[in-house]
Amino acid sequence: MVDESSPAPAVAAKPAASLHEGLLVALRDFIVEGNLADGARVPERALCERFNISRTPLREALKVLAAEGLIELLPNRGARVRELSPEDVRELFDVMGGLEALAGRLACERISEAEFAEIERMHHDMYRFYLRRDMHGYFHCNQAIHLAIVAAAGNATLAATYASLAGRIRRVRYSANLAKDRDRWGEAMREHEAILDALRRRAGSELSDILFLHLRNKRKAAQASAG
Amino acid sequence: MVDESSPAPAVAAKPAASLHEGLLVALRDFIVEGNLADGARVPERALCERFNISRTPLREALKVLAAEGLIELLPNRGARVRELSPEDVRELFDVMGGLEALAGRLACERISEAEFAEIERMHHDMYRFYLRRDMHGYFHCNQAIHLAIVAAAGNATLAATYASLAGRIRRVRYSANLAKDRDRWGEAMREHEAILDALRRRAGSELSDILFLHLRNKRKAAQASAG
DNA sequence: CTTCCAAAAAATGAATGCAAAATGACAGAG
DNA sequence: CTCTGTCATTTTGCATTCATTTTTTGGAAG
Repeated sequence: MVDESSPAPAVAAKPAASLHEGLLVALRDFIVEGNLADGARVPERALCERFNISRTPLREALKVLAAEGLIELLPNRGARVRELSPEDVRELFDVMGGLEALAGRLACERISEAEFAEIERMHHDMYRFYLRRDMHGYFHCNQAIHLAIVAAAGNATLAATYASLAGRIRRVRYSANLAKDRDRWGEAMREHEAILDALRRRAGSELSDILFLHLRNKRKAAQASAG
Repeated sequence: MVDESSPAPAVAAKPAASLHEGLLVALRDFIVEGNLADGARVPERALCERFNISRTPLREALKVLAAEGLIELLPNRGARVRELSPEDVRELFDVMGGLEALAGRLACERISEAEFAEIERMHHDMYRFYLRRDMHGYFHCNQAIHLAIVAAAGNATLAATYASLAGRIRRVRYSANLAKDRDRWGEAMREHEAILDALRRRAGSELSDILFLHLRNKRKAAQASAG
């Protein structure tokens, strides 16, 4: 009879996935990856066959996904893939900006030199992609940097919240593609320079502002290209 | 046969609660209000009788509550009320601080004079409670102000995220009671003066800093009194 | 008296069955 | 030809049932 409160390492990661958790992940990916159209009904029966399970665990997973905001449950009318209105997208971008601003602030408080060096390295990689006009590589690097800042904040609750919102907005990510807006690309690169500079100086409040505005500008670019 | 996409007012509020949503709210309150001890097992069977439902809807609600972070699901070992470690509390306070910082920033962008006047009024009320040393009234007013700022941000996603975290931390709220720390009380009051001042000047970035630090100080006070 | 093992008892996770509501089709009236 | 009211089919929501795992209890050995 071991005491459970002290040795519990604050739910480290996901060592042992319960059977139904696998289904949840699979279903989440299935929806996030766009296998279902926006606003489409989520066919219970078809998904049961698709994943070889009965309706009970599927419906449980659906409830969780609804709580996460990925789908919406209409009483007696089943589940629908949640459509993101332009207003929703605006809200999501702002909240992600707020969370990144927080992450930057916290990261300044506790980031190690090694972690910073790693982010700096990624930044230089990204700059090379920028010079080469390699959009794909740039995009990948960009995301890695933002994620690294969130990770450097050392706050699992923040990371989880951030990940949840990121999942919700992923379906609309295409519109954030700035391939057609070369000016924005250069601006974003300059903003990232400022981010790295503030992080180097551990200027939390300043970095917080920069990150929020960075996301704001990203949102504006996305809105301009999409709307 | 009306078209559902255009006239849908973005899920107005909660006009008709689906049957099982009522259960979810009831169960959430039941747990948040502390009817179950920290870390205690959630007795499925007992709750079924308590709410007069079968296990299926209860388990669905449990899954949602687990996604919200209120309880945790151990594979084949049922649900437990999630214990908040000091680390969890630290994280939650910081994330709430980040969200309030964001709320303040957004509020500065879009708050109306009427909304500001309302917050100002609440602030003066709170000051009166402070002068009278009316802890209960002060506390109530304080919370209303913070909620009003979040509301003034005009971001439903932010409000929902904030509410979710607030629910998770509510069980540990007692420790934030600053009754024994008169110095902190005065400091908090001064911080609120600064909050109102920055909001009046629509100084978003500044208000953002103040709000985050306000929550930080609140956390420190809570930690000092609790630990 | 303590410790360890085994079997019973309980609880969890998942599947199936059933009643109610919604969706769609079809026929008749205007 | 269009609109409307009724009926059959599908689907949802919940209860019940079944299999597997865990927990507890009882007893025997050390």
